[in-house]
Amino acid sequence: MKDIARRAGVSESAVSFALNGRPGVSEATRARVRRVAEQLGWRPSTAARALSGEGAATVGFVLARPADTLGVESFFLQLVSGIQEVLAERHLGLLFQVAPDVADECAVYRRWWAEHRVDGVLVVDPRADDPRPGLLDELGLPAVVIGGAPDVRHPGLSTVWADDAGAMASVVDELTALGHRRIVHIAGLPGLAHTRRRISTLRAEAERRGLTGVRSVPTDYSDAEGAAVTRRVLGGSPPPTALIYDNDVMALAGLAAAADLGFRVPQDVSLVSWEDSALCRLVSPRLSALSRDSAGFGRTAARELLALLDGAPARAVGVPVPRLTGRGSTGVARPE
Amino acid sequence: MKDIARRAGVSESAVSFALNGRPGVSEATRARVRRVAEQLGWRPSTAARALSGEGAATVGFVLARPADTLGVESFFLQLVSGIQEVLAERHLGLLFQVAPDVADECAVYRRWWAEHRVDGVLVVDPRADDPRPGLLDELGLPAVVIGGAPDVRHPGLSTVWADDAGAMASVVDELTALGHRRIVHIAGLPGLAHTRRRISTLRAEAERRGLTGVRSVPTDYSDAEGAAVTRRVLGGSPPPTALIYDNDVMALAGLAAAADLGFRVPQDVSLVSWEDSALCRLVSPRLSALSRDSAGFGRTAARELLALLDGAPARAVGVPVPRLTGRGSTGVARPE
DNA sequence: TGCGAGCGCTGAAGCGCATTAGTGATCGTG
DNA sequence: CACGATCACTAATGCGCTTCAGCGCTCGCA
Repeated sequence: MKDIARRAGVSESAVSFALNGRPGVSEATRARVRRVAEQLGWRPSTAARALSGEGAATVGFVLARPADTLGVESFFLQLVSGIQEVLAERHLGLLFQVAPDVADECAVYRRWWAEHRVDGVLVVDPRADDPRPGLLDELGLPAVVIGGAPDVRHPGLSTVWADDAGAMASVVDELTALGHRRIVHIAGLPGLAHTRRRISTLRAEAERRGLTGVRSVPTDYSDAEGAAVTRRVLGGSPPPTALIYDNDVMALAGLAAAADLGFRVPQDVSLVSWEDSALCRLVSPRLSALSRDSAGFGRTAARELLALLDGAPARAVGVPVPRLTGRGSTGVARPE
Repeated sequence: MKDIARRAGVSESAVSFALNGRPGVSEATRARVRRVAEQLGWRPSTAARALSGEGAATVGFVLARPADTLGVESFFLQLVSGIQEVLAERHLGLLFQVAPDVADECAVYRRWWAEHRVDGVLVVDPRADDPRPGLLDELGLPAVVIGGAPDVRHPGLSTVWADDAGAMASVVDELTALGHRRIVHIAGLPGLAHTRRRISTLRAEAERRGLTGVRSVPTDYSDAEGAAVTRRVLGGSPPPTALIYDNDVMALAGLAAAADLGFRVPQDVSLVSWEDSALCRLVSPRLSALSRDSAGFGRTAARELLALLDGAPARAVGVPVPRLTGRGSTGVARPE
């Protein structure tokens, strides 16, 4: 900036005014300064900016998953890609961190806050009794919870959420319309909020319809558990005629397990994956799956965070209900 | 820090010395200052640190891929997870960015450099005629190229590389031992350096053995192209008896395509995936695949970057040659 | 006993930017 | 024509930290 000031023949402060669009300099000077700055390839030092109270121009994102289950889901990279798309418009950086569990994640937030490293954070995988909203509220760190239900206890946090309940209800609708009455939901981690929402909605829908052979079995999202649970429930008597998997990897594992047991898909059993991806289209039969716009989800979340940083009040916004893309793995229930 | 100084009854400079392990204060004072700092939960402001010449305590990572092919590979999240493991030891942050292409990636590096946002970067997917090493050399930004061959033209950059040539040779060894003589390599993006290494090694191995029905077909890594190329080459006459896919997604797509055409695996055609993942174990038959330690790759790269930041000279280090895990998709070639 | 060396510490400057108070010139108005 | 108001700009201060140049003190040694 000193260089720019010298070359443009003005003071440093004038340069600051000019480049930040603040009043206090003539349009002619502003243009001249801008030109010189461009010539010199000047970019403000984020460190200096941050130090003089402008914030770190950075947003934080922590993924708390055990390392070995990290790669299996395409969801997160898509989400991050959507987030970036929005952040890039303002030249905000994304500080990314993987942590082994939520306790460590909280430690990361504390550290980032103490170090003034981020202006806000995006929180994923909200769970029951989640310590994170309380912590972030306490620290006063602007945050958007991705995938949580609106949380009345922490009005400082925004929420971007998908209507899992509505989606589950529509899946049950479709399956019962096909004649299915015994449905098993191979769920994800029981601690996650959306897992709970799906489980309780399924139970409610079953009660409403008087279905008794309907239940949820929580897992750790891994292919191993997906296959194991599939084998167990299909070995029961009578076996379910439809299975709903909380992610694509388990659905694939379940498909293989069903085939091993001699179940034909979809003649003997229908399969639904609660996550669409290339995988679902790569196996035979192709898997019917709930499609959602993960990148769009990320964009929405990022926009909410920007709004929060601009001083807008926190709020909860919904994203479109995921829709079931029917493929080859769902069909009419076999008559008893 | 002012608070700490006051409470400990010393000057700010003494606090700085004490907390940074620098000489100039007695051990007693140092301990006292440390205690007070801990009580207050003090953490240095990265902005201030960066401003006074200590660097940004941040490392950059850009992923230049079109958004839609982002999620398909588990490799990157695993890699990042390994990187973080090492960076976390020093409390270094990871600034993550996805970019549509290499030109944009270069722009990101320039911006980061101008803004003093990062101390160094990790570069993935090196390609032929890559502008990035030159740029980073010119900017003087410490960098580690992940997956590149050692680059003599840019001695300022470190390289962490896997021996694709050796791996390809060993795969060809195994396949020819099974009697395969017509092998098609469904390769990845032709611009990537490791794709070229694999292609040229395959050609050399074929020549060495006098095999004429061996070739590589570059693709964009997508399931669509993987399936299309599989259909095309299996429709040829005589068709190949073994296919090598440069990633797991294409291998899966190829498996489905082969089944569609009535080819049995492995009786009619053997399949090898150059990327192991849960997917390879989820299909039937299970895919034989080259396993590598992606997280370990990331750890090695991160350690090289730390060394570079500590002033060590750049160097090239190799990671273990990926090994072929034989599963159900490879078998003896069908006698003609 | 006197002097230099070294120790433990303090004060001040500076990193690059934003901001506030202040300055001189120009303008409009009575 | 004189006055306050406005405009275009400058000088100075501070953000939180590191660092460098002292500064007084004690200690060892001649």
